[in-house]
Amino acid sequence: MSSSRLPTVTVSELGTHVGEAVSLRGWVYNHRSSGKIQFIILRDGTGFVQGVAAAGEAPDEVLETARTLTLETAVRMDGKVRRDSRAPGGYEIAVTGLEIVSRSSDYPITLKEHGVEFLMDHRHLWIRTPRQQSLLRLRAELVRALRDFLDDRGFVLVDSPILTPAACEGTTTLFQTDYFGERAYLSQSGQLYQEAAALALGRTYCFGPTFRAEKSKTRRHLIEFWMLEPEMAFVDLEESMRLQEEMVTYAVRRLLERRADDFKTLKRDTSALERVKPPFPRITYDEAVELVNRKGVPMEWGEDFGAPHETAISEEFDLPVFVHHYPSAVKAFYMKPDPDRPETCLSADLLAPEGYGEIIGGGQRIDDLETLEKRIAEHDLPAEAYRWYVDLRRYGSVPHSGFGLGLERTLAWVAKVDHVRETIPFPRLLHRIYP
RNA sequence: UCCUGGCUAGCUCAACGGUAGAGCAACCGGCUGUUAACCGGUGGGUUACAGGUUCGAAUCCUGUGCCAGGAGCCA
Repeated sequence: MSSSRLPTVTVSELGTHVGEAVSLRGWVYNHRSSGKIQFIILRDGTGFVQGVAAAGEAPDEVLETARTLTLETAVRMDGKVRRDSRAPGGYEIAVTGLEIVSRSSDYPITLKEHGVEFLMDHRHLWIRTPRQQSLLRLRAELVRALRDFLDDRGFVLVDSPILTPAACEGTTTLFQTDYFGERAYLSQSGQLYQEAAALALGRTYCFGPTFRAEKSKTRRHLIEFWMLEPEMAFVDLEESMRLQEEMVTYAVRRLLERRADDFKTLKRDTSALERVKPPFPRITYDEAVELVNRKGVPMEWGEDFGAPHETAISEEFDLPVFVHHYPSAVKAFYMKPDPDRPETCLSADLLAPEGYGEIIGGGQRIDDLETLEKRIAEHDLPAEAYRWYVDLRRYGSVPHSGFGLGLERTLAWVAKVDHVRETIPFPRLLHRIYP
């Protein structure tokens, strides 16, 4: 890639090169011809820019080469940068040189509309479109913001294993694999290991993929999804909730500040996001049950919320809302019972606005040895596999809390996309593992 | 696993018991400011698959497969 002697720049840098001759590298997003004038929309990953090749202006060999362009042909395009209000993006290139790096023919994804199945079968190409690029950039920035928030507050990244010897929570279905003749499972949560980490380092977190072999098939479900799981020693439920609302607020701010263009591409009205700031509304499970019954989505005390209940609750607020003090029976075995009301536990879920469902689940953990052993027995969990976990209550146990944030659901809410499959590069869905 | 809807050209769809079509894409031609450009032309089909009803089935019936979004479960 050294045929041009002009400085190579990216589309995102064009604003600082107005009037200069530059060289761009990228792919043809679209090509239009009006006979003696041709327009080449080039994309390079940082943005889109229009190249113009007009008869009498551009060299004849450029006009010849441009005539043969097809969608997604890779090119090097040289030319002078100029401002032009007619051009998408505000700048255009008066093309003086055009070199084919590699031709593309019969590119499947045209500029017309496509169906879900077709796009999912071509996910490896779908991610080249502006909307999908924006979502991937937002995802990357969201991860960076969440990690910066925790790193800045003394949290240590401690990676939990992905291959595990036993169910973490013992409830959901796990993917089983062979570990040199032993049974092993793909992790459904890194939390238990974070509890060990937090008792070593104080405040820790893990961030990685988790796997649920459930036959869930809705716009909120992925088989493989990414979860951020902080865990904190000497921290109770209340303090954990405060950290959660600060973290979510920080992340939303960062996206608004740094990725405004992507929200524009997605046509996301950001006014709802501007309002996000602590404190988030909090209601108890008891209040939530009363609320949904009043709203005509009936349920009994003691049941867990279904998706319609979560939507009914979140509709009442224009911020994410905490629902806390769930009945112990609907939560994981390690949730600490409320000393004042032992049939409920010190747990809290954060429900996103606009019907996106639960984006955080968390709580204070059982720190008492006898209670934990009793719970493990009640849940018919294999005691041997949890021996190390129980050990944590044997050697210097302290009150501790943590939570798990689902990255894709959080992004689906922030970006306001209607299905989590667009918030992860290559989604693993029920009966879909290609590409 | 269950419920509901769908499957017709490369893509998005129409035709709803009587000769399978359109737009886009591809190919050929035209156009000096296009914005998913536009205009003219050409090629393109085992109507998901297997049976059945009928003089005649893309269309009606049965079964199978696949896709979608919802339930349950969850982040």
